[in-house]
Amino acid sequence: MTYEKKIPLRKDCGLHLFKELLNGKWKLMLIYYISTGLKRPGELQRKIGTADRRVLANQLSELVLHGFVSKVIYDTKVPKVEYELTDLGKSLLPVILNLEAWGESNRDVLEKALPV
Amino acid sequence: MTYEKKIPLRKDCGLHLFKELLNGKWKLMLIYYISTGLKRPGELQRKIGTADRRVLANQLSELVLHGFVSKVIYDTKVPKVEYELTDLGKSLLPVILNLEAWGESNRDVLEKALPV
DNA sequence: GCAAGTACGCATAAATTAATCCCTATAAGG
DNA sequence: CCTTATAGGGATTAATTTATGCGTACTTGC
Repeated sequence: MTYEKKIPLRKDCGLHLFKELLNGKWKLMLIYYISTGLKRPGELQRKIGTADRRVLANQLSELVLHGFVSKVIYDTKVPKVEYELTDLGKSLLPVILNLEAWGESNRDVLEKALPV
Repeated sequence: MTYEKKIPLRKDCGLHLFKELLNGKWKLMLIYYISTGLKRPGELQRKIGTADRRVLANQLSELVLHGFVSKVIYDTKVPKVEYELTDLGKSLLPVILNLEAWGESNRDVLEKALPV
């Protein structure tokens, strides 16, 4: 997580801005699930299932760092944390839905293209 | 390029279908430029500039393999190759434009989020 | 003949991202 | 007391992706 990149970032176009910040394996999915009301780390982890707890935690912390999500830590006896989307995060929802729709409506062809 | 993945692919949702196939650093950009009429490898390479010839060639060959782009090899004395979008490739253009538009319209915020 | 342009490719190194090992701490339920 | 649940973290390894070193072959223009 404290990794300093050696190859300069590409900011030349919107595509690269998107990619530099949202390339993480679960980031878009996390933003989507948070938008549906799953806010707590445990909930998100159970929902995603195949992803390791720490991987999700890393992706979430980057989303916070980059301003897509904010983290609320409650001061309760039993630890409680909730994530919520910032305006920037919300601005991504149409894009995410568009990507998702493209993938689903081409699922047949895409699955054949995937190895094995 | 002949790399066998060890972690099973995720086909569970449209987002992952998209990601598994189009995660490459220059893939979306290549599809976009091809749609604008840049068809030959040399043209594309000069346009992108910062990307190495071989990296672009790899990404293009994957795009061909996965059915987004087709490759036409002309039988001329001086080698000539052209790429063109398949229907599947064309179906991506609205998505690409949407991503690009999101990135550009949030450029100010996004650039501040990027390290250094 | 020689430089520059077309296009391509194998093998390896480097960079980046994701996954895992082995931990802490508190509280509620039984 | 013990199990399960909450949430977390540093250090390391593995997996994946990108970049590079060093070649091929042919043609056109000077």
